[in-house]
Amino acid sequence: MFDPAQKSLANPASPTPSTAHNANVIPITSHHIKIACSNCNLRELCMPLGLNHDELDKIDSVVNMRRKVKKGSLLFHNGDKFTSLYAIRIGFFKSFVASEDGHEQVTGFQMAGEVLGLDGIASDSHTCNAIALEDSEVCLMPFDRIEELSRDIPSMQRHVHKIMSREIVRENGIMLLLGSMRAEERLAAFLLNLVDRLHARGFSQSELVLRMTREEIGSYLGLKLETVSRAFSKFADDGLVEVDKRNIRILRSDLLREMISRPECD
Amino acid sequence: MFDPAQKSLANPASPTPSTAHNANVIPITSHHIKIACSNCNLRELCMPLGLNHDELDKIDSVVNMRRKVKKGSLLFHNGDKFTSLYAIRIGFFKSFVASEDGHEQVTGFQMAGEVLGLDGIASDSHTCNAIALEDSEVCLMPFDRIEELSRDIPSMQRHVHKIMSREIVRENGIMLLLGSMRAEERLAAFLLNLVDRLHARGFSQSELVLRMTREEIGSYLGLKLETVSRAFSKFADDGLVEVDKRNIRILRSDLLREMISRPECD
DNA sequence: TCGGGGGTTTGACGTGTGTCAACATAGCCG
DNA sequence: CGGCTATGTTGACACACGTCAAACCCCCGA
Repeated sequence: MFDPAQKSLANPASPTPSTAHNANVIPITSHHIKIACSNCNLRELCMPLGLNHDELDKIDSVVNMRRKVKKGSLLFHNGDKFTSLYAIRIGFFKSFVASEDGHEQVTGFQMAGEVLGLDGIASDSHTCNAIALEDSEVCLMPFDRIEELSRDIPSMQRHVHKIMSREIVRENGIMLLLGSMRAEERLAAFLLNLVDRLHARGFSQSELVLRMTREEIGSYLGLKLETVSRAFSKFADDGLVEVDKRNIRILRSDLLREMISRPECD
Repeated sequence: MFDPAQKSLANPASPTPSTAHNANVIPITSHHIKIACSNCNLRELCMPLGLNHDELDKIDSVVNMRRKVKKGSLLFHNGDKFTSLYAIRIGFFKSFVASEDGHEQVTGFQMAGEVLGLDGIASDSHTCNAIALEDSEVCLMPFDRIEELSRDIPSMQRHVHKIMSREIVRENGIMLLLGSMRAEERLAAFLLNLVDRLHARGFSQSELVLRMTREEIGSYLGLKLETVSRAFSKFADDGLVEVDKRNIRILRSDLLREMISRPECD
């Protein structure tokens, strides 16, 4: 179930608000400041390296649209026709699936430089939902253009394959977490993963601001929000982290790392 | 009592060694009976449809090797260099990841017509393990050849993308299962999924032979083997299935289906 | 300024599943 | 044949986590 208030952000007029497909879409035209992959500072996270000038121009031509997504509104949801992948330029998303009974399972949190929408390729329509956790902006990459380009530029092709494979590997890791770790181990793994990814984007190695609620963390980790909250408190008591609402400072990443590699000493 | 619908899909088993990497690799040469994708009865599961004669010939040229994998031996494991995808021709596999402390998490069970090895693309080496649960045979598809062909044949390209996306969607479903379902719901989902896939391959809609142990099922479902065993017994008591060791007959698939769509009636 | 609601924390208690152990069965091999 | 090992079943009990409830904080809008 969605919070109706969140839905209305996406499309205030509609009673059954689906994603605001055409609102906030910004065509990239020449009279804008040139914003393109070739001079985007996320390029090395998002696009293949080692391209020549000609190839860079081609890639710029793929990313022909931007879209702003306000905090709380959907980028796409289950059932939407699949046409594009989305590269996050600014902001933070969660993606989730919903079971028939209404339960929501968060399947991932995505930040700048990461790609959303891979689930849609399989059946030409999306099977999960993506919602912005803060005001965000994504680059639209029409998938047929990506495929065209992949046929022309082998390194681009390989890159697309790697992005998809990386997602498969990531999910393997989550399965391991959900299948075998205990609550505190899960949270430790979660925090370390998050701070690593933020660090790769130039943020602190030890401080982070959570963009999601305890409930969303719990959904991702297969725990209830109270359990997440208790685990945070435990970490704080043990001096592993400082917790001030959503501001987290990691004090002993070594000990956190230890708890996920050796769940049960024997 | 049971008339096992599923005869072993392979030769009778014999006790097994470990990885036999170069043994049992069969080059496909002209003096063999012609065995190729174009006349493989798994083609519609495994390869794109609607190809013309020319394209079919090209695809046949990709699959240039076969490999027999004896029950209990590894097809690849964590750290192996990635060179090929593997299409299962005959047999049954489990794939799993291992955490640093030695815990094994089964990430999937694969049967004829399914593809193994997608995890290796991300980093050019495998991050999980695949082991045959019965005597099996796979087609080797060198990945650089697949990429070449994808550049030539758009429908092939799309097909490869769909296979990878399908795996992502599958894993999303497992995350939902691991994150929110209870033991019996998980087992119900597991059995229905298995029997569906077998049915798509021409087997019974209601009978199946499990190729894996209770422990392996448990690992996949995030449960202990005792819990799996109890859930089977419960299903049998309730008349939902007949259980005779690894022979399973589903009596009330309607009720099984109900329990996964409405975990908690309210 | 007050009031309300979403998010968070904490406590008390219940329960689903894990743990440990005993036993059964089947297959294999000396 | 007997003994071994791998696998599966079942019971008793423990405990990690879920559930329910109360209270707090902070933001925001009337």
